[in-house]
Amino acid sequence: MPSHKSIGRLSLYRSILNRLLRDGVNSLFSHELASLAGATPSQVRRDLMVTGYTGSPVRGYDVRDLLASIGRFLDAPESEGVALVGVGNLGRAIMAFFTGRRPSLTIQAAFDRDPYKVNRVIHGIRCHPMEDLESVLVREHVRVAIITVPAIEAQDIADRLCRAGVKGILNFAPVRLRVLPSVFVEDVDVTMSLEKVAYYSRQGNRAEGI
Amino acid sequence: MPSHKSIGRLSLYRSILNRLLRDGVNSLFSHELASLAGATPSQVRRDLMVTGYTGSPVRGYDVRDLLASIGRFLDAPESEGVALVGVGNLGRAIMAFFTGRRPSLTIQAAFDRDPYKVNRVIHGIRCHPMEDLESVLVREHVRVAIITVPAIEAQDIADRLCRAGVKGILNFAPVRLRVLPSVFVEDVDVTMSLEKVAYYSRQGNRAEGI
DNA sequence: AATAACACGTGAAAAAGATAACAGTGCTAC
DNA sequence: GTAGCACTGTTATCTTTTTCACGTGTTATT
Ligand SMILES: NC(=O)c1ccc[n+]([C@@H]2O[C@H](COP(=O)([O-])OP(=O)(O)OC[C@H]3O[C@@H](n4cnc5c(N)ncnc54)[C@H](O)[C@@H]3O)[C@@H](O)[C@H]2O)c1
Ligand SMILES: NC(=O)c1ccc[n+]([C@@H]2O[C@H](COP(=O)([O-])OP(=O)(O)OC[C@H]3O[C@@H](n4cnc5c(N)ncnc54)[C@H](O)[C@@H]3O)[C@@H](O)[C@H]2O)c1
Repeated sequence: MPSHKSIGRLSLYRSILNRLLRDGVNSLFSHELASLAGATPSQVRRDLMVTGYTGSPVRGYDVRDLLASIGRFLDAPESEGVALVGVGNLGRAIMAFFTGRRPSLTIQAAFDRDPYKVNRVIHGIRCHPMEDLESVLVREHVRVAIITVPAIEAQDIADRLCRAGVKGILNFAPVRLRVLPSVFVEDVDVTMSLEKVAYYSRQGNRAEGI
Repeated sequence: MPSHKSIGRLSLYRSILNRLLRDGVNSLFSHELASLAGATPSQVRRDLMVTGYTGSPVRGYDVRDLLASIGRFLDAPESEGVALVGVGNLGRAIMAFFTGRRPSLTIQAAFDRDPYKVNRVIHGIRCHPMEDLESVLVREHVRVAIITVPAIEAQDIADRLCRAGVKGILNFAPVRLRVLPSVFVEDVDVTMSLEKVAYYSRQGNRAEGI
């Protein structure tokens, strides 16, 4: 049972390793990955333990094998669909960002209540009307959703998503969602992050870990 | 010296308190704030300790006073300007989001290298050419910046920002920036967050704290 | 008036997380 | 061939963060 931070770092390692692989790097040591990730070598080794992959003291970690191992650990057995609710400024930016990126995690359907957006295809993703939310999610077995609607609407949307079987929500609206304990919610609060940056920019303090 | 998490929660409390104030709530108890923030009452009380504000066991916390106290603790003495580099999909969404929001922390200048964006005013914010970066930042005493350029460009931008006197960076590009220890960097990694959600959605695990 | 109830602030205990330490291993170089 | 080296996996230690628990003061109630 690895910690939440550890899971986050594994995802970070993967993105670093993917870039290294594109650059022709075939193997590396824990201290090299640590340096790229802003972590310590021990931390890297400890994180990688949970994936079951074991490197060689001589050659270090094989980038390809390690990527595969992280993938087996982090990803669903088969590729997973994600729904996004709220095709506004932020929602569209995220849709643009994720198109043709990670094959194992793709935004499969978008939803909005604005009739000007409904039934359009935006960044390759079909925008459905809100009344189709439950049916589309159930039909496509969507278990992960992104909320980018205004804060006031977010709780209602979360309730509907949960009723439709969603088990994980990435929430950009600045409210804490109330959901069943079996549903995982991760909040991305940009205002909070910016205020934190402003605070520490004044304290002359070092950046925090990952 | 409060923890990083604690600073984040103070910002969250503030946003909750602001909303409560608009709804006509004048005072509350630690357990009420805790419940809204997804924290425990002890944690709330402990976090608030650092601001120096002390509530009454009878009436709880006065929302207005508490807001003022958090503000004194978190905010700069006078309102602070923020720069944003990379007026793309995400950059524009963030610019739209922050216009007319927090008076103490406003995006004052944007920068992009695309000539179609330069010298336009977007969401009320002037987009400057990259060659003016240093001069504008120094002139306007900007100490906090947001990076929303492609990953490959982010390190260069960070270097220039630091040279121009920036002390805190909110970084949306999926790379770890190398900066002097005196500069604070906060990363927002959407891919990582989404992968985390996907992972825990499969584990039937409870959401993490804040 | 005495007492129960309640929430605050805060020191102490517990839990979580990060770092350091160390034994084991295979290569290199004498 | 074997001493030295550089790395791994993993356990042990240390640090940070969260939770508990209790003394205090105030109001309501008997
Ligand atoms: N834009 C940003 O950079 C940014 C940053 C941080 C947080 N956020 C948060 O993300 C959310 C969206 O921000 P935005 O800037 O994209 O806002 P926006 O107004 O541009 O977009 C909101 C979208 O949600 C749709 N919507 C509203 N209510 C709905 C409902 N009940 N059902 C379905 N769709 C609905 C609207 O039609 C619109 O398309 C907000 O909660 C905001 O606070 C945005
Ligand atoms: N869009 C999202 O939802 C999203 C989510 C997470 C992370 N990100 C990250 O945010 C960054 C921006 O994403 P985006 O979707 O807005 O990309 P984008 O391509 O839409 O925007 C990038 C902008 O940066 C400008 N730019 C590029 N190089 C520059 C330079 N050297 N100097 C100044 N300006 C420069 C471009 O002209 C463009 O306007 C990327 O690093 C991306 O990985 C985006």
